[in-house]
Amino acid sequence: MAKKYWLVKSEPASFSIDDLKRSKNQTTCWDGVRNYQARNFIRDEMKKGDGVLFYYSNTDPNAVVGVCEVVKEAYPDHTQFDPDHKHYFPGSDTKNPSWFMVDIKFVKEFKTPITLEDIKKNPKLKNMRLVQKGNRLSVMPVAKEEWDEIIKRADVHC
DNA sequence: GCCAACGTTGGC
DNA sequence: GCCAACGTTGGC
Repeated sequence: MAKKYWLVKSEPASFSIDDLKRSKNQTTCWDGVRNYQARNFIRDEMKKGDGVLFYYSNTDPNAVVGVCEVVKEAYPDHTQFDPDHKHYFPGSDTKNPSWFMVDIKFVKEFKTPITLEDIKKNPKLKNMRLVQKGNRLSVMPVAKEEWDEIIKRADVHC
């Protein structure tokens, strides 16, 4: 199976790439995804070893700031069962969970983040789902060509 | 802080 | 099953 590529969004105020670096084993569970399209990607398509771009939204500047890797494939997101948790989802059944998460591990932080502006200006990247109108997915696939272009621009090797 | 775009909910 | 209302996302 060929390696796939993804982009995940996070607001640095809630979870930054530094938080990821500081996490145990530099790994975190990507919980709280409550969108069915994103859920399907997580549950059905994200595989161990897949590459993940770490993107900052709702900040200045918005940018891809680094790279991580899927280290654990989909398993139930425990926060959906916890009534005290922000991401509690009433009606979720432990036997048949609605929501899933993967674990991702820090790989690299870009010396030069690839900003949203860079992506919009670059003809090779302008078709990314990220910059398509109205896109609100917090987990989305990235084409290999787009991945390669971003890695090249960020001047790192993965 | 504003607002457009979108997903979800709930009344009918 | 439709659709208006509402909440959230996320760029600006």
